[in-house]
Amino acid sequence: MPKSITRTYSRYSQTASALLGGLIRVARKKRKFTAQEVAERAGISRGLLQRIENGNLKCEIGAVFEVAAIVGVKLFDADHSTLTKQLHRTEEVLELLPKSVRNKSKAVHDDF
Amino acid sequence: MPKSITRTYSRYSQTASALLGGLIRVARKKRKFTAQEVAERAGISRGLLQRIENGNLKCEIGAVFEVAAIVGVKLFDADHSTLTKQLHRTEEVLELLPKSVRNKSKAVHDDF
DNA sequence: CTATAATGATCTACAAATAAACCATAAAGT
DNA sequence: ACTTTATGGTTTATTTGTAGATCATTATAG
Repeated sequence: MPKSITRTYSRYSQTASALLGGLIRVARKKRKFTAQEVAERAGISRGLLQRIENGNLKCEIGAVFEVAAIVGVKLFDADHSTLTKQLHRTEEVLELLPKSVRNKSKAVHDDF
Repeated sequence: MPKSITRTYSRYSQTASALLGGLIRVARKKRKFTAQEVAERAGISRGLLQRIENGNLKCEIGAVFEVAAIVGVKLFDADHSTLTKQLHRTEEVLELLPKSVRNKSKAVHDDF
């Protein structure tokens, strides 16, 4: 059962989300799309689009990414084929790493 | 009332989310954190962390960003001060753009 | 100035995501 | 080999985000 949490977010997350939302709003206006149009194309409500553009952290990441794609904001500064390549590389690295992390006693701060 | 939607996501969003999740998992293992530890630090359940690392699009963007910050995955390839600068620039641009978009008749495909 | 339309905000009902508990499997360390 | 622990997948209860509607405000175009 989900206990009633007032989730706390770091400033880093807040700023990152505000930036993403801002970039989306700028891109939408540059392309002269109304909020209504983009919301319909993304299959979401106008209210949700507003919250996304305002950097609200309590939104589905899928909705945010869809909107970004629609208005032309690139995630990871990359197009789809580049994303795919990076994904494959990440999966390769994951293969080389241990499947599970044995953490005897305390946490090891291994910043490489 | 939210009608029962089977939301559809573009391949771009799916790949981007899978990549972000993968980067998070790689970073977590490189730092030798167990899923349990990261989940606790982020204030989320282990199950949610699993879905995030699997690239599930139906997660709060706030939770995803928090986890990324904890394991050291940089959003927009930038630290906090850089994010802040970019955010300010974006807000400046927003000031110069029209407050509302008048879209007579049909959509204008203005890809600059 | 006037009219039209976009934006922003609020509210409610409901569908959906989450926390927590479980279990089974796999993998790491001894 | 054995033991222990991390992981992955379930299931259930409950919180919470979302759609949709409405209203007020703002701003654009004529």
